[in-house]
Amino acid sequence: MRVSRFLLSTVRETPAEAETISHQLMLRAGMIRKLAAGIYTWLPLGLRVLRKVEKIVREEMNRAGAQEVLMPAIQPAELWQESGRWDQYGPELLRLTDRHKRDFCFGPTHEEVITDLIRREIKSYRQLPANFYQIQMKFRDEIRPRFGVMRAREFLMKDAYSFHIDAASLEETYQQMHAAYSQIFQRVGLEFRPVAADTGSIGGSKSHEFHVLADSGEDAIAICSKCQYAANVELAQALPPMGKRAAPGKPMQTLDTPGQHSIEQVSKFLKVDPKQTLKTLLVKGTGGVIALVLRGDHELNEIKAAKLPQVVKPLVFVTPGEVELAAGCEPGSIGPVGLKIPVIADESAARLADFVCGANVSGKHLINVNWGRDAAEPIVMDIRKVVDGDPCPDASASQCSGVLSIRRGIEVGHIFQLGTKYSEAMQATVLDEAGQNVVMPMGCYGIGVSRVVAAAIEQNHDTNGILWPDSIAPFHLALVPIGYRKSAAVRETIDRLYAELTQAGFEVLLDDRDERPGVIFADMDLTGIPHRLVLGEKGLAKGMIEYKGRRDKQVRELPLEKILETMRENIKL
RNA sequence: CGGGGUGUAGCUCAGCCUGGUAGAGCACUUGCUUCGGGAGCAAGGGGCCGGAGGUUCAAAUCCUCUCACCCCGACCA
Repeated sequence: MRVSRFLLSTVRETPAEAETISHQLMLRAGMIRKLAAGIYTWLPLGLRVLRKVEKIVREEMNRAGAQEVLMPAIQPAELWQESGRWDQYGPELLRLTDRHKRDFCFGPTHEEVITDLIRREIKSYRQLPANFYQIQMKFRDEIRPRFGVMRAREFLMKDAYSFHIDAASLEETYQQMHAAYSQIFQRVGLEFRPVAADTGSIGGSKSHEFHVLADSGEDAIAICSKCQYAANVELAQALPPMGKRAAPGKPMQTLDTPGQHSIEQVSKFLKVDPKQTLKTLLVKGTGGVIALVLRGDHELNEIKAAKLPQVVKPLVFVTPGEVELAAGCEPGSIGPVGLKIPVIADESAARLADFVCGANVSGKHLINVNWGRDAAEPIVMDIRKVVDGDPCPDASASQCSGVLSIRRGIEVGHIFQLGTKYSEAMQATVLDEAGQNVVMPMGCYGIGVSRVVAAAIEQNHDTNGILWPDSIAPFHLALVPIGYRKSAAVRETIDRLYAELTQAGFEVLLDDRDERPGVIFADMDLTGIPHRLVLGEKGLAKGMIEYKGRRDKQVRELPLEKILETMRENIKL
């Protein structure tokens, strides 16, 4: 491709609307343009990258035995009413009405459509298992689209749905998809982790997210320093502390702590380590208000708490007025001593002795408090978020001695074992060996294709621009002539090189613009083309051409006649 | 949906407080010079100052309403 015939719409200044690096660089490099909030046009340069990601995904899905289909983007309301999601889904579902006043939605996902298709087409266990996928634009009316295509409303997604005769078959396909996803992200060239995840609103039993590790990621994940354990912080188990609770030492005492509410304030005021304090949170329970008690330096994991049978879901904190009623004080002074409501303590909190907590009197705290002696023994559960340095909870046979660190991740893939949630509601059944109707267990597997592009940039950039992995670069190679319009010798040589390299299967961008070299270099760096050849008259006279990898610091001089050979060594097609 | 902010040239922004002929840099067009890391000079083109009402002799500027976009929060496959 010649730049003179290619829409290379680079921008020197950083657009004000872009906050994250990937969003800024995608706009500056001329990959995308915004049409409306969360809705983007892919320009030629960006589309080349998107198509490459798509190609890798398609190849690996095919290799894993999945069959490609293409379902409608617009779906009739009836199907969603049948699964019950027409009412459940809420405003994120873009609803439409046609000229006959029939209700439709723009599909945010396709469980209903595929289940409807399969219940009509598949009738025998002999046709199972079967896995169908598509790569298609989805629309979810996000409350707050942001970060460009990272969290867009319209986005390209690969979604796959598998159907089975039993749970064992589902597990098998699930593992295949797990492997295929790992292969996909490896081929794209990203640092990623499969992460045990909460199944959330989509339902089902088992689920893994695939995260690209990047500091700008929106999700917190806990990963082990030694083993492959990785879990969403919402799900990561906090192991109970080692050893037994120490025996009570000193007698309990009440101290005035005027105006000291937060753990930070109280621990500073009383000169104690936050680890030696308790924080008490009051939430709505199924039978009235419940106290959740954590160690001062820990945070409540709301997902874990909401799963407790005593707690109403979703988790609701009580109002200051209700705190007053239940504890007899302001929210900053609650403690478990003398509370007449059920107390659920985190394992770490339950292990403390001689600790500090609120006195249930505004402006007062207790010191040297002990469970059993001063406060009733609590119900003990794991309700906190894991923190840096917690021991790895890996449950596998070999005891892992690693510690967890909290990293940020960008969710680029998610696989679920759905079970029979949709097939049951929509009566998707087949006949088994015995001629009995069986509801098919299902799996579903998503990859945010457009998000992968943004995630790749988050992980691969420098001050000059993007650093594409070879696998998804828009072009393999930039050919930069110095003085293309001035020097016939340079022009003829570079044109010949362009033809040869293109012939050899490389995707080459020849910058034949009448621009100053500085402009060309800046653009080639910004767009992130991984390999660059520069030819000027001086080099040509010596029969030499300059080569530089986008990540290299130094330029290398190569003999002209060795170019093809060297590029073949450097660039994997 | 709550809180905060911004809408002026293709882009980044100044002008608004204190009303009086709409600006800069970059980009674009033309010419000359320049030509190995975002050139210089000169001459140009380009605006319903987001939209609608109002106040005023006069509104980008003041007032009211509205729309869009951005940030924080809640929410989230």
